[in-house]
Amino acid sequence: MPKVGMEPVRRKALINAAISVIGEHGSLDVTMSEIAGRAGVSAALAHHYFGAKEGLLQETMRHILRELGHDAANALRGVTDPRQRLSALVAVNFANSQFSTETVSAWLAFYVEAQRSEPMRRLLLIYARRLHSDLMSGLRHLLPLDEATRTAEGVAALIDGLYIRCALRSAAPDAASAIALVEDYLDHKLSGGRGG
Amino acid sequence: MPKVGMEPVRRKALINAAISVIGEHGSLDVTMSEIAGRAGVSAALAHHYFGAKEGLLQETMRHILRELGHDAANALRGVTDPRQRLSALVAVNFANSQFSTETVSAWLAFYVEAQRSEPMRRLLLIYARRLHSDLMSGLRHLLPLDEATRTAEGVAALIDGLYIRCALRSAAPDAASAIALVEDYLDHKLSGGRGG
Amino acid sequence: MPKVGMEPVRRKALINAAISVIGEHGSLDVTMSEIAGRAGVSAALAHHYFGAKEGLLQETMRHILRELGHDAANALRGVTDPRQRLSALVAVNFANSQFSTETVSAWLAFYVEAQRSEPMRRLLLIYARRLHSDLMSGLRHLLPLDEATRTAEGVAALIDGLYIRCALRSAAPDAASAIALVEDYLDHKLSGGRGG
Amino acid sequence: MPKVGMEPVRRKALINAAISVIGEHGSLDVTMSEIAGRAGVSAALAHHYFGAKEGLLQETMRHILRELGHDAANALRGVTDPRQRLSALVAVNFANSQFSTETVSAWLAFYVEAQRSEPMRRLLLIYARRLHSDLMSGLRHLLPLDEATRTAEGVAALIDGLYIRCALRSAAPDAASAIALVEDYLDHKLSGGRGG
DNA sequence: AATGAATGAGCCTTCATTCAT
DNA sequence: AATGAATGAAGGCTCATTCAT
Repeated sequence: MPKVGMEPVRRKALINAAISVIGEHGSLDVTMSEIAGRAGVSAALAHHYFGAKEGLLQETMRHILRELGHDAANALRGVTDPRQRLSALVAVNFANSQFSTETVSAWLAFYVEAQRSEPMRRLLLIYARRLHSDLMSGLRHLLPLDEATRTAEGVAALIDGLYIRCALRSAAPDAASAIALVEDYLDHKLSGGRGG
Repeated sequence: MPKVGMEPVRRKALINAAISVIGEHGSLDVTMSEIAGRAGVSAALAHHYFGAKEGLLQETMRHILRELGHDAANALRGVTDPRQRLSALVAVNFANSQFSTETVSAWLAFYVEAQRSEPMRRLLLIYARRLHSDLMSGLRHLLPLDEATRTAEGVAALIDGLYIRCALRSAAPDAASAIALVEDYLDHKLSGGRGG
Repeated sequence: MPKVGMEPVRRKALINAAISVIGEHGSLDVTMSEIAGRAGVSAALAHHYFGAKEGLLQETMRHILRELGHDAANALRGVTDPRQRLSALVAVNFANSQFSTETVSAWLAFYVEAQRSEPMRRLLLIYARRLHSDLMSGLRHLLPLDEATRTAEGVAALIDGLYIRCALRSAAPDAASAIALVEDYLDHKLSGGRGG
Repeated sequence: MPKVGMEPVRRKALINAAISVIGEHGSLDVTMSEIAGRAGVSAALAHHYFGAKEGLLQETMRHILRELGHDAANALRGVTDPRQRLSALVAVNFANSQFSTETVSAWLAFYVEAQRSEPMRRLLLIYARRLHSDLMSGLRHLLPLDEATRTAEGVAALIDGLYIRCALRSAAPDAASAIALVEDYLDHKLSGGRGG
């Protein structure tokens, strides 16, 4: 029973279904039929709204990144203390909504796809740049510029690394210890502790 | 004209071809035909030797990990100073043979596959455990046990994170700065620098 | 805001759109959506008015033939001299409106369809019979009956052949030389030139 | 039960099947499955040998034209009298093997396709040029050059026109009267009969 | 009068896999 | 030892068509 104005509803449903299916499979090697079925519509409709599988996947990635962006913006809103901004960012990245087995799986799958698909790569680069600039918004007030840059890179790599390793475990990801690890890294860098 | 004793030759050729093709594609979504063609044999022969695609891919992963294992063992051989063992390990992981765009791509692809394939996951876990124990062989003499464990996890995550981020860049991976980042992390942790 | 009395307007628009789209594509392998889009309406409306794709295509063919019929009738109106009637008919068939790349393409496409669709075949037969009788209206006064019949067949074949060959050229069809060729044929036949 | 050396056998079988199926359908709108089925093989095999549907269709067209070319060459072999060469050519074009309902249907279908597919157009142009030059090989000794050229065009158009009209009839094509018509045209042109 | 929503059916194409040689 | 031959299964995509609004 067709109703008008269904487009946004279907698009959202299909994107959510895509995240879900991709998360379960742990890869983008999923069928349009399965995604559409999960969303309760026909595969043809998915093509109708997204043109092709690639379109749906890109929109899905875009959605995930947009969500993460919003979460980060919310977490930073009103937080002026540089150190607290850093903690807020770390916390957001390991919040339950992002650091679930499913999302992490989807995340990884998109990383792989980015190596083949230019649009995907561009999406991921945008995310990476925003994370970097968000981190710098705190670090630049706490460290000399070049040191701040290096630290931002370290934190970003640490986060990604913890994500990727989480995907290996069968157990649910442990956000708390992941956060502790990154915070510990930050503490060391900010305490001026002299290393090598 | 078939020759006897070709089996090991063909197996190696096919595995190398697989690494090459997977690295170029940036994913395991490659065809048996392409791999076989790269190895200069028919797809049927690949099946003959590996039973199925999955078998070839697993053998390929096993091969990559074994190589990495050998490299690490060689690097550690005769190095007794704990701090130097750590540096040797870090250096090995970012050696040219491992930290090329192609290998990193293949690596990532296998990570993704590990989420679906139990045998793949097992292979990656073995690698992760060995890296951990290698790191601990140095860290346990420099830090209290629990702190050493956390540091090992941090280093491992950092390495994986740097790998994954390298896959995003179009430029060739910069081993030197990657090593510097990890060394810096180690220095901080080992200097007893008080963080939070 | 739907208006009353739109039916004939829509039908005409859709038929014109069909001719245009078919002509561009050079075949009947066009989609209802494209035709409807060209006409500025939805595909559903095209179905509403024509029942199915086949209906629209038949109506389109009918329209083309009717136009050609009217053109011929107009051209013959008031022309009583048999020879001049023949020239008028030839001229009409290669008039700009009929002998354009687009129309010729559509024409050919319908010819092909006629081999599968009985209604299409019937439409084309009606056209063929009218052309024959029109030709005979001139020829019967200039030649013995059986010779007139053969000549009519020759002229008709010549016209169709020139159409079909025009479709192969990339250049715009050359009406003048096509007309000259047919006229030359008629001249020879009518001059009593002894052949075999 | 696979045997070696089947490729040429299968290719021929598939091309013959394509002609047959296209002839029956009267258009190129046939499925690979149907063609393959008619040839007694799977659709996958057709793709294996021809790459894609387009490849099979082009090879099929090429085959038809090559056959026609051979027939013409054979018919002309040893015939030196210009007028007899013309008759031989006309006869070949309406020989049973070419002027059957099926072949004519396929022929027409390819004509239509030529308007969309550049390779197809090229194939048809080659055929058209050869027919022209064959005709000229006779006509140039019987008529002034420009008149010979026009006559060649007329004959070619007449042949194509008779083909296309044959496709409309339900009855089997009447080669005899088609030949008579073209011969009559030639006789008139060659007798120097003054027309207009 | 008109359309967006929705789908089923069907086609092309790919690919891992098997088999006889 | 090695391969060409062959296929089944599956997926992406298109499109005519229907339906409720």
